[in-house]
Amino acid sequence: MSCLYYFQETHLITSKFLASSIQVNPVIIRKIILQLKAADLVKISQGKTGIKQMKSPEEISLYDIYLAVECVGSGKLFHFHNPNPKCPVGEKIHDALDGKLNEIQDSMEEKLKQISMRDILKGLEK
Amino acid sequence: MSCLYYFQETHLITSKFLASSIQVNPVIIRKIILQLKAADLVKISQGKTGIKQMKSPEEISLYDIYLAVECVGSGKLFHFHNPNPKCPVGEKIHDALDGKLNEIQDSMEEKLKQISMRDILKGLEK
DNA sequence: AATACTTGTAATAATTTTTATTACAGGAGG
DNA sequence: CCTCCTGTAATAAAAATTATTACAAGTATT
Repeated sequence: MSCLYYFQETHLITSKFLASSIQVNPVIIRKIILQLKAADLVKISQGKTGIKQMKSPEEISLYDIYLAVECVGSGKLFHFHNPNPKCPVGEKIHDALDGKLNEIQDSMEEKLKQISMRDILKGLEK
Repeated sequence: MSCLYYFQETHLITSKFLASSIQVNPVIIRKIILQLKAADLVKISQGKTGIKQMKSPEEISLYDIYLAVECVGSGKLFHFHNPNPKCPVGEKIHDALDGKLNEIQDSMEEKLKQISMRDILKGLEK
């Protein structure tokens, strides 16, 4: 996302271009770009057209990106084995923990909401 | 950890016992127990002696356990590829992001500190 | 319209991480 | 003394992640 803003005036931004900045395979980039597109964070079409951001840096928070790319699989920051339901602890541990774990995740996500792309871009400029 | 408190009066708690509750291999349990021991959260010795907790539930927070077991590898909640240092964005993206990511991690860890084993055990009792 | 380039996507392979399994020496309790 | 359990290593199996190859289809450029 930083590249999309940083290079928007100067380069044609393709998956290959991003791949070389991030040092990862272009196909991986394309898959992520598709997720960002589904969240209306980027605009993209086939052909020699380039990947472009959709919103101003002030309008995008890290939370938006985090949600878009599902960086925590299944939406849960914490996950653990299915314990033995025949064990009195195993049977109830989810009831006892899940609420707390959600609170913890929430507090992290709140912080994500407070940081915008603009904040990140500032760090790139100086 | 919940099992250690829950079964402390009624069972000899071994790695095998915990393994059957959690449904995971006993050797995995032993490795984690070693980490908890290094953090002085549990007491353990060889032989038919059982694994015991070291502190009262009020004295242990989820943060203590989280730190002990290094549930986030390398201590960082977020981690990403090493970007291309020849790219102006790749070169500076860590400077621009790491501070923010640490803030996010901190806010999560603060919440972990606020939840004690006692809070979890309450959820198991009812 | 032809060309050149890129995306979207699948299929497959390679790599890395995680978890499981086996084995056994050594300590502790009965 | 015997039995059971831990600590630990070594190895295997499984799962998750990332890389690679390939190609049809779409788009800008000439």
